[in-house]
Amino acid sequence: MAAPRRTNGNSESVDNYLKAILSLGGVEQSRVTIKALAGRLCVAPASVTNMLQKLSVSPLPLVEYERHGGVQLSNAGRRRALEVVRHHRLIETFLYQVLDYPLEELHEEAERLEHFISERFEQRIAAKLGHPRIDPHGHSIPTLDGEMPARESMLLADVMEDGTFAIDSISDRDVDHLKWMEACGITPGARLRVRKNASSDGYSVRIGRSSRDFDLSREVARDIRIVRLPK
Amino acid sequence: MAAPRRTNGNSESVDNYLKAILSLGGVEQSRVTIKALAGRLCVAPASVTNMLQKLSVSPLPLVEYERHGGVQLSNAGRRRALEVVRHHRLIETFLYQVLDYPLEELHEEAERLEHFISERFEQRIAAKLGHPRIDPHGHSIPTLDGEMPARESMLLADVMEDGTFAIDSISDRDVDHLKWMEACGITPGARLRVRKNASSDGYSVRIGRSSRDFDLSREVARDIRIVRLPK
DNA sequence: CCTACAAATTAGGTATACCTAACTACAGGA
DNA sequence: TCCTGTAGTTAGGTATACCTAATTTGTAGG
Repeated sequence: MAAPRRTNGNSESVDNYLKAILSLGGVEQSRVTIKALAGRLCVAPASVTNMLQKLSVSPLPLVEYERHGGVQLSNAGRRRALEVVRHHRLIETFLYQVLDYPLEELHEEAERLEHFISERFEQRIAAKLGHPRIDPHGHSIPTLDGEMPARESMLLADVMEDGTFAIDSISDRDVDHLKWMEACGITPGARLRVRKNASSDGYSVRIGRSSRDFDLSREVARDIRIVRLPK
Repeated sequence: MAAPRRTNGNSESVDNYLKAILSLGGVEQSRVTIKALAGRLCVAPASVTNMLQKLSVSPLPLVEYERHGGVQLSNAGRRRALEVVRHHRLIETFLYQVLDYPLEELHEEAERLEHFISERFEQRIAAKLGHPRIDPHGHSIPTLDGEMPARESMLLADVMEDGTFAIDSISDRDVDHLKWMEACGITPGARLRVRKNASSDGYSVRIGRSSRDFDLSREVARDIRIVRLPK
């Protein structure tokens, strides 16, 4: 049978599909393509089709899938995806604040453990941390009843005009970017003055009240979400 | 492929086989029968034979298996088994001391998480706890280099003559026994005066300096390890 | 000694979650 | 409209870790 030992009903794989659909669907939860999912999950498109077909015909379907028409989460699917995200972000916060993990190691550990902790564990670390609403990367932590407060932030990489911003959050995906950003002081809440770099496709930025500018590549700019500061 | 996401190389299943062989082999690590393993792991004997054959022919064999002759752990197998036990007991200690879990819920959570924590996690909780050597049930925690200090304790169920003992450890397997024992004050370190019960196959015991005796069944007596107190 | 029985093994099958290779569907350009 | 390429699907196969049923092994009792 090889039933993965899980707290709730889904396998680790299923949870990862749900998370990927949630993340790729964006705030408006538009339909996600098989190709995008395959890319995100590092599996073959054929595997994605298979899994989605299975998930969409189960007694309580987790996704709404249409042949050649992409997927969306069902209500049940979204609920579970948000629960897993909640686990992930609570675990990251816990590792950071209680176990003194370095920022760049949070993601990997949380990515593994998020699937295996019980409701009790979740509840206990949330209580220990004072029911935090933001994780160490600046991301909102979904609430117990499956609400995720929307933030109106934008990708630094999408910024067209120069200006001064506050850093909303940084992506936890790339360990090297994370190390680099931490070393530069690019951290949630910091003030960021941005000028488009004429010569490259990157940016020239200045952190806080520092007097020195430095260059920031387009790759890293894709890992940073910002909000415009009231002038 | 369905590769279980693991910190080290083995699957959760393999780890559980190793732990079971370690536990059933006792201190002298005698050969363990297929039947005993099947019973402990709640799988069919045929499954055990299969798994052991696989484990014994791998490049670095984790077990020494002989057709119709039972199994033993290899050095590599014992090392890994002790590492998993170390994880289990550190996690139990952590859940108990840092997250205020009730005693009877430690086992289930630790049993799941022991397979998925990283070396860093292990190291961090050990440090946070001050490198404990005993878990909340009174069991020795194997050291990082795979040593498990032997305790010369015996099962209360094997006690032949009446006497006064110190409770060494209690089994974490049975939630109901655990609740009952905690309610009675049967806890590692407590003093226990024991008299064989003439009428039943159980015992009449008295905790600490209490003046009241109570009855203890043979089942529960199998969950308690004791050491004789110097008179 | 040899038989009967329990323990162990082999054979064949299931479910999950992947894969590759071959085929189909659809949307945009000529 | 057709035609081509990309996206998606189907078919068939792998590995893990289980299962049941049938068979073999080894030993303890008669």
